[in-house]
Amino acid sequence: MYQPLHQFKAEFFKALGHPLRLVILEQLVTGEKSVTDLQAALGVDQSSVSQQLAILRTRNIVDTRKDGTTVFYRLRDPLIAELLELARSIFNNHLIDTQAMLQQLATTDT
Amino acid sequence: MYQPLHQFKAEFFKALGHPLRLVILEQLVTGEKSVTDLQAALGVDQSSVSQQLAILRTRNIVDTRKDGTTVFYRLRDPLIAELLELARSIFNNHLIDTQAMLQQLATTDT
DNA sequence: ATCAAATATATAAATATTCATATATTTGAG
DNA sequence: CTCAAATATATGAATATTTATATATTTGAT
Repeated sequence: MYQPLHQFKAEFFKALGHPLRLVILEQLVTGEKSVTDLQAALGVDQSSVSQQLAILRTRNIVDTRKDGTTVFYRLRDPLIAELLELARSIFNNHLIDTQAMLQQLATTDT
Repeated sequence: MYQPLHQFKAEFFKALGHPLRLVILEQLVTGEKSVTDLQAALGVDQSSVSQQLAILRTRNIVDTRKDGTTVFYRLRDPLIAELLELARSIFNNHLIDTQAMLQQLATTDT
């Protein structure tokens, strides 16, 4: 239906298009983390974290390393951190301009 | 349910997560285009283009300029072009590693 | 005022995603 | 071999997105 490459790129962005997955990736920007680490840091249950990690794995956005019974996740490519940082710049520049959004930003960290 | 900022960022990436919307954005990287321009360049019907443009507008990813009866669309922020370019680098680096994908790339342009 | 061109919106069926809950799997310790 | 810890997967109902088709709206020309 569409060119496979565009389909593929779309899948990549779709994988980033989820709040919990974004938070997970932000955690991974600072280095590899186990599922338990993420679960604790984000305050969500194990199953939800694993579910979203599975999606990031499928899309080749994260990589895993297994040590005993714990699995460590990391960004597959440091450029993904850059991408997230660039996205942050875009938000800061232009995209957030409704009053409601500004208000949210005033009380929330980036 | 989630922090509004993360929700907002997710919406941004979700908006990029669609093949036709990506192709539209790639067109806009080279400068502003009317709906008719896009329609012709992409070979899709008017309604589909407008529908997808509406989504990009809603998410503040594109901006419009009206001249008579034609509407010109452009990227809202040049950083969006950078983001797409960075995404391309990521694909070229790592993300495309299945045999099927390499095969597709060999016969398709980026 | 009417018409045609350009663009936008409405609708709804098909499809995909989300999210909570339950259950499996894998691994090392004892 | 059994158990518990850590992680993954299955399931399905609720919700959201996609996509095709039809219809509106807006604008400038005549």
